Amino acid sequence: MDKAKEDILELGQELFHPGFSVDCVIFGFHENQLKVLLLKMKHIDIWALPGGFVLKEEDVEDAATRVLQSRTGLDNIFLRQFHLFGQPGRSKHDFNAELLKKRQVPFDGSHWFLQRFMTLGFYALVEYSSATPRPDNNSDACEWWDLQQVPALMQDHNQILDKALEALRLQLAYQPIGYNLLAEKFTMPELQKLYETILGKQLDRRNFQRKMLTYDILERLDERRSGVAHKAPYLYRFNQEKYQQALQQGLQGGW
Amino acid sequence: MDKAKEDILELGQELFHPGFSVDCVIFGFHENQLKVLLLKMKHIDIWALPGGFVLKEEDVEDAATRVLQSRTGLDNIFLRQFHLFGQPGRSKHDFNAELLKKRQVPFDGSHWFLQRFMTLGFYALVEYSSATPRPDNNSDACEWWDLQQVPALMQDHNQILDKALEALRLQLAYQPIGYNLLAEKFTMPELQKLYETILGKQLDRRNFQRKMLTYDILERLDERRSGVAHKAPYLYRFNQEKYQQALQQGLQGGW
DNA sequence: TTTCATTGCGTAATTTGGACACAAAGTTCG
DNA sequence: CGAACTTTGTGTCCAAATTACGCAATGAAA
Repeated sequence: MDKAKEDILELGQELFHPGFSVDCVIFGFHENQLKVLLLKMKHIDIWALPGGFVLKEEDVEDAATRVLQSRTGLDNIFLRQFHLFGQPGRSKHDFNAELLKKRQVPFDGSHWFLQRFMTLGFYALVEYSSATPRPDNNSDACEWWDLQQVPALMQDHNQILDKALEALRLQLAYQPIGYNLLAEKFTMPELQKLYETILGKQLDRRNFQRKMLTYDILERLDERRSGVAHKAPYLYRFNQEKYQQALQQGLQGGW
Repeated sequence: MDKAKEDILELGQELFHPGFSVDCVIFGFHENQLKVLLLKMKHIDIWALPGGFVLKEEDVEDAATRVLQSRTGLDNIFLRQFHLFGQPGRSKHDFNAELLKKRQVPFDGSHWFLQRFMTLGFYALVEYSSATPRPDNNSDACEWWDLQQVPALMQDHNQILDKALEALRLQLAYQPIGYNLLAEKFTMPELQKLYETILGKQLDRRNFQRKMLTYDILERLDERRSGVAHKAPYLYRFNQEKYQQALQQGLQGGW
């Protein structure tokens, strides 16, 4: 995928599964804030979700993994599809024609990039500090944005982002979250802040700890986080085996 | 969509969004059994999920609605997409070529029907007794099957069915279910049987009633179901307003 | 050394959930 | 026609989970 932009826009017809794309909502967590990785599109200066096309013989999940890897430099990312956005009007013909013009790609009305596109939305959870944001061929910037400060995005990407957050909140209710967003070692307050940020509400410190510990997926280490201007909190890490088990079995369920 | 089969298979290239289909897992409930609506494919005598293609300027959800309407005769069906199946190997080239041959459709290697297909899975909840199963152009039978007795299906349709059931169980944990599967008036034991069937396990009669009533989405009527060989149970119906509200807000959630 | 914010640990009150008892209702059987 | 049988309506008891706090301990900063 290191072809020049023109190659891709010209050869897309032959390379990609037609009328289909993937878009990734990449979540990170830093300084008690939930972040999203966004791209600034060339020429049009609009921010957008990282996305891409699916190669003719490529698994859809692999395509999303490829996008993720190339935007963050990370492998083994937690990734989950959450919704297909398939309204006919979501990809704007005129907008894309304008873009081709600005990119000086020769085209006519039947150009593959101008046809209707559906997009499959994925959300990904990554460890903020180990990711290395990298723009792609269509963008000249790749940066983390605070969830609260995300600007108006290209096409229906704001809607996709909203739906991703909704899916993430739903996951929180029946599966553990954190292994993919936090460093290997973390404190209980850090984990709590993560939950509070995703849920958008405050939780009681003591009850949070108790509930989290009953899930039996955490290991308390003998270390503490030092250098803080108060009592040093213990460090924890996830028990990998039990964490994976909880991911599969679910945490509770209601019935 | 009342063209002859040949028309569709020959004109597909022009009519449909390329390389993309929808498949519907249509659930019904009858005689305390969860049922699925299946089609018997012509010529090959294999059962399959009802599905179809998406018209070039059609919303994906509308395409699924169209499939549902034409298989059951029903409008206003509860319908929800749950997963995109996008492995390259899922649509078998040789299998489809064989099918074209049997249908006596003239084709070469570039025929649209032979390309790779992704499919978006939907599940639907319908009231068994008001649905009228109807085969489509590709099938010579359309019947309800007990979930436990579903045979080996075409392509990856068994996998799609499994995933649909999983999605349905998940929905049960955070949203009410029943309005779409039961008649307007129903008894508490009937509702309970529905839940038990979906979950695949027995529930305590008295605790079930208490929990269900606390959701505050049911209205008890002054009528009873008569003609049964025991005490006549009360009839209930869903309070439409509160039911919709519960659908949107979720029932509990864990956090 | 005192102050201050925060952590670790704990307790009481309340709510929810699971297991079960019993009387009432309606058909069926003797 | 009444006894037997099955199932429903309602309620209780107890354990587990959830919520709302209290308080001493810790470690940097004042």
